[in-house]
Amino acid sequence: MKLSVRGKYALRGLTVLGEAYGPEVVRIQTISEQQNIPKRFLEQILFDLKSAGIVESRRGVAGGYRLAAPPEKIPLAKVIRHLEGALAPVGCISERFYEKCSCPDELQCPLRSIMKEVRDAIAKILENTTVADLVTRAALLRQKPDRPVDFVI
Amino acid sequence: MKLSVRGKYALRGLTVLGEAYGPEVVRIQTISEQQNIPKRFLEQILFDLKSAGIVESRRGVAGGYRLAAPPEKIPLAKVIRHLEGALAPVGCISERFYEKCSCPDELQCPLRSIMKEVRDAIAKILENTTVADLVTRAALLRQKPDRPVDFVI
DNA sequence: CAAATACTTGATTATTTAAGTCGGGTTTTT
DNA sequence: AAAAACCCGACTTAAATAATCAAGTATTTG
Repeated sequence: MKLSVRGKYALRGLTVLGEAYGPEVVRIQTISEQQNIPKRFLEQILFDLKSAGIVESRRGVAGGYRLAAPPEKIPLAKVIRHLEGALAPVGCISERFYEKCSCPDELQCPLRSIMKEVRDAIAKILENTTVADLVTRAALLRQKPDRPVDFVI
Repeated sequence: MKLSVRGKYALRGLTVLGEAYGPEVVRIQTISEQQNIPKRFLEQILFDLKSAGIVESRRGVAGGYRLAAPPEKIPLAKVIRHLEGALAPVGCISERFYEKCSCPDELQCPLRSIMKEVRDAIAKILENTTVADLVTRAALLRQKPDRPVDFVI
């Protein structure tokens, strides 16, 4: 599961929408500026998320986007699956995005068996983490940022 | 961490070498036939693994490849990192393959924080699984194959 | 009602990555 | 000396990524 730039933009956009969750709508431009995302590209991404039923929109001069459900009802796995496809590192273990492998016998493939464990570990986290968690974590980090990696003496 | 076809070929090849581990060497052609991998492509991959010190080779008419260390000393993480780069789903949390992100402040990015958890879960499995485990698991599966996914009534 | 604003939709493009392929070179054995 | 097998770099083709562009449609407000 490698997250593309597109996927990162989507999740960062959803975090902004999660923070502003309510009846009101947020403009693409606002998100774009706040998160440093090319506006035209974000436009495309949000429209895509709308087709997945993750966000909804209002057109016209007071238009914008908002979450289609409360933030705690939107697991990251749902977003990522829609945008990137399988969570699994190899297609031959994905249930939703299965792809045949070239190996002699899938049912006896030891690699497949290991990768299934990896898939399950990834899914466990991403199914249980929601946009609400992104919002919470953002608030925490605002008070107590992650320390940089290179603090080595 | 999406595993490319190249990466899958590598791990499947290493499984064969793991099963044959000993002083003797295995020909590319043998692996290629046994695992249904394009020979020319496998050649390239094994040569690459050699440069990483994971396998060693013997040239000439009785030539071939063998593991450069006992199978239980070769963690899958090492192989995958060499071939595919970061295990992490996003570059901004990788220690070995760090890449800057476009977000306003990495130290306050909630997405980064979640993805670090995913990375750790993946790494935990792949650091602790070795070529020897692939061999063991292959033997097990030979007696008791994974049942197919579509056994639904 | 008109103009401005903001989402809608499809098309286009440039760059990069993936998956192989090709050709010839070098080493070792028989 | 000839055959087998690894060595090594360059090349090719197809697909995916990361955008950008150009109009079009809906909605609000002066």
